Amino acid sequence: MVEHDDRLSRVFGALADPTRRDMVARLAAGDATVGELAAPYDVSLQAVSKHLKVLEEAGLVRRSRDAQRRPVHLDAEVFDLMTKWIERYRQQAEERYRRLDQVLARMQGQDADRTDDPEQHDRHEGAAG
Amino acid sequence: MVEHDDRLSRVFGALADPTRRDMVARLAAGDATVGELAAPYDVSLQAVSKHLKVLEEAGLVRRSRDAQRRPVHLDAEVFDLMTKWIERYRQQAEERYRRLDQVLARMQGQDADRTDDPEQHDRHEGAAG
DNA sequence: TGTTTGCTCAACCACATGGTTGAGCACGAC
DNA sequence: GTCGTGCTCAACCATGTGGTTGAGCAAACA
Repeated sequence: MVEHDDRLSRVFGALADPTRRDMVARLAAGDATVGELAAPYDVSLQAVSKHLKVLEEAGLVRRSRDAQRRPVHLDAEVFDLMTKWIERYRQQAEERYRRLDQVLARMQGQDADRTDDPEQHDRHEGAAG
Repeated sequence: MVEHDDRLSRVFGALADPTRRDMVARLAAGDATVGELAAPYDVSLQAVSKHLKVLEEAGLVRRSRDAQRRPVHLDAEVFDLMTKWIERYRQQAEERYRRLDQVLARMQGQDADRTDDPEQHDRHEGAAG
């Protein structure tokens, strides 16, 4: 994972771990302390604390104070960052599928036996149908 | 990143690298060969080939054949998987904000000096406008 | 046939990551 | 003040990851 220079890398990297995604899921239902978050797992409190640090540095959670406790709070705004990134390229790719589909349809109508590489789009035909 | 047992971990992990996100961006504009994808970067072809393997195992791209070339094709469907995961917890968290906001509003109306932990939601007050 | 092109596989290296344990800090309780 | 609780920091270890180079394969080209 190199050095995680940018925000998006940190966010994706943080969410690449099932335990951390699990914690995000739990935090979506309500704030929790480190101990509460650690309870379901068979790992040390220190390990959980490390996971939370990763999530915090990615901007996914914030940690406050309540006496000796450190309540963890989900900060759902970063999700927007990911969604925007994903949507951008998905739409771009889907638009490209549509154009390719039209071109292919024209080619088949005009000269069917010239399509020497039909595998390039057959998955799309299945999905489009 | 432990062992990447599930699909979602592989997808997030694949996208946690800026170079790989860059490749996805480029592939959204159209298929490309390994050499074409490697061109903008100051790394070996083998390194790029490894990146593509990661993307392929995450289900983000597919590699076909064209003589000695290996055209890479973006498979945008996995994006749905991520979007669904993100949306689920974002909505859950935002719903929670709304409820908390109502509770806080009631508390302040009834007994303002009993709010012993206002920091828990002050960021939300700013976002809610 | 031998050569070049485009790419993958294997081995290796440096460093990041996730886990551990031990120490220690900041509180609240006594 | 002393103790217990909740948590973090530091050191360490095993494994994973991204990079390298060298070898080698498949197809086009000569």
